[in-house]
Amino acid sequence: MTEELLKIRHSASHVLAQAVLRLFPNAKLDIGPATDSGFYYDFDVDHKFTAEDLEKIEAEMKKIISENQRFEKFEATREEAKKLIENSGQGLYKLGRLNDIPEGAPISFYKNGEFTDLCAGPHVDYTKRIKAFKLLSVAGAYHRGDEKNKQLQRIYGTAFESKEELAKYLEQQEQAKLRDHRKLGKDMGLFAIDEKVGQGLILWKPKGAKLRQQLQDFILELLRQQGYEQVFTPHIGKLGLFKTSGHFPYYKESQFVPIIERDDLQDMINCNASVSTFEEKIENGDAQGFLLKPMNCPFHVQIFKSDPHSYRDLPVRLAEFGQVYRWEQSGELNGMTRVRGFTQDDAHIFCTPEQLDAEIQGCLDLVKNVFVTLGMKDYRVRISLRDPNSDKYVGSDENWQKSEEAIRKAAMSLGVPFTEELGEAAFYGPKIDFVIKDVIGREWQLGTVQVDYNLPERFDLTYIGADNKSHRPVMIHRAPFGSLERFTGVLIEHFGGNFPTWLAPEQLRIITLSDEVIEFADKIYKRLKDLGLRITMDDSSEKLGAKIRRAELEKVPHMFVIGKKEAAENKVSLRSRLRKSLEGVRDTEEAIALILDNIKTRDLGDAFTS
RNA sequence: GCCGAAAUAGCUCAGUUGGUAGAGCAACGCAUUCGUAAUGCGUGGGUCGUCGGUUCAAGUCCGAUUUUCGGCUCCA
Repeated sequence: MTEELLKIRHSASHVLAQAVLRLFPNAKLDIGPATDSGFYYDFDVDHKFTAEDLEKIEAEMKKIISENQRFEKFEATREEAKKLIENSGQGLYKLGRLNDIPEGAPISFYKNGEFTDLCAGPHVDYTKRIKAFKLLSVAGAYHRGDEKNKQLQRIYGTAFESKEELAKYLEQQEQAKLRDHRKLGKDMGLFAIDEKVGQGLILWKPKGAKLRQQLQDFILELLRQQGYEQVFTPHIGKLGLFKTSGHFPYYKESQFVPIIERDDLQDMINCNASVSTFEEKIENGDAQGFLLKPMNCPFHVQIFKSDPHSYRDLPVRLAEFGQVYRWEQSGELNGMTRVRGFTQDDAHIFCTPEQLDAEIQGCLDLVKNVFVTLGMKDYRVRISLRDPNSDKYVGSDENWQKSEEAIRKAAMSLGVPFTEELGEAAFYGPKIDFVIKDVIGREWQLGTVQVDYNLPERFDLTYIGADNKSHRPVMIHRAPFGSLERFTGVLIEHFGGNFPTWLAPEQLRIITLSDEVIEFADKIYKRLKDLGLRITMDDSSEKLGAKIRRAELEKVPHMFVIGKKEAAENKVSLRSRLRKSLEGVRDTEEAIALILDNIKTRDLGDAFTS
């Protein structure tokens, strides 16, 4: 974003606040910054802003802009500032904001027309510089982002340097909606979410299942190459298992309520136990029960523990497409990208401390391989470290330092820029995450690699070293996709539904021109079926144009069009929406070979290679 | 969970101040056998998300509830 655009957006937020004050003089202002995509301002008003209010506010803003007021900056001492804010009647939030300014730092205000706001700037010089803006929506937002505080009304808007750019942005937003995985997932019959089944629970329909199976097979192939072994574990485990791992009761808020054994449940009902007694008994082990698993690690740990291990066995790499369940807040659920039941392409590596660096490296190679194969370039890498001032983390300082160092070293070797974020680590260890944006600009964490010294400790994992003594292994948690649900959601948007042939639910459609060629077409259909291709045949009596249109709308990557001419010469007319260079009337076998090659090479198509 | 908006046919949507639900596409049937993004005609399809209330009468008004959407908070 240019400096000028930043100024325009920030100034627009001031004008927004000014307009709101003109229309709602009792409004209390909190804060109004520029953002990556626009600006907002938070208000505390009794009146609930409606869509019509936004129009009125927008009109008032236009008036202020046409008044061409000058933005003037002035500095004040802390005392003067305090007095100024109090006199303006805006002390409720602004005095707190004033206190945020560190001692010794300059305190400045910006004034335009009748409006003055505590602000570090910068701003445009005159309101007329705000040439193109639009108010977009109103939403609730907690003061200082803390849900314990009052929820204010936030008005979102956006602004650009020119009307053309604004129009272009709004058009892009409209276009983006067409790629939304929730829309495409429905239109293309990939998945469904059903009110009766439950929120945040994905039903993979046959076409989506085909896509998912291809992704799983792809991952399995990579895992075999890297020396992983596949395991399967149950969806529930005893509460004690998760107590040992530390996940229960500390994260009970984000888990489904435990399944309590019938007898214990009956006992508690018999003695009229209150909810708190109930919870207490579950937590201290007086009541037995099971937890719907929120993660797979404890199960893999127990698999590791079921055999004695020598240093010669390590690393042990256990992989599973493990379905986990988490109690996400209802307001957070979102299509396939934020759900309550999801499948991690999970694996846990148990290795010696000496092997750690190489193993992390191996995990990152895997993630990179996945991203390159799918043509995903627009991601960012984040390393998540511990917040040194928080006590939510487990494990010794020494181990944390070791693992943070290992993670940082691995991230540096990636050769792509990364950010370090304090306080983002898992409670048991630091991680490297791969983060990608969806069509409307929201970020989602996909692949993750996490180092863990804690679980081996808690489960007392050991291996026998070359010195014939017991040693503690290190664990790595890793998931290159993160979850198949989220990844698929992001992937639908990434490809806009135009999947490469190897992933497409339907890879090829045979389209006949008349009934006379059905026999010939059917032979090809059977041949392709035998080759394992996912194909259908459209021998309906519609016109060719209509059949092609339908295949295009259904985003089938390739079509074999067969008419009398082709049938007579054992040819097909190949039409490809993925790769134009494949098109043409070709010998049947040649066309088939081209399709098979397109699958084998996992061709991303013209859109990704032009 | 919180703030706001929404829910009408498989899909996209219309439905006047309350008077007994409509279009396009899709589906199905018949005719058509066609050369690279829409052949024509016909037919069926809705407890208006759910429950309750007001009313002679509710898709329309009121309440509750479920779900979805945009944010906020959260995301081991």
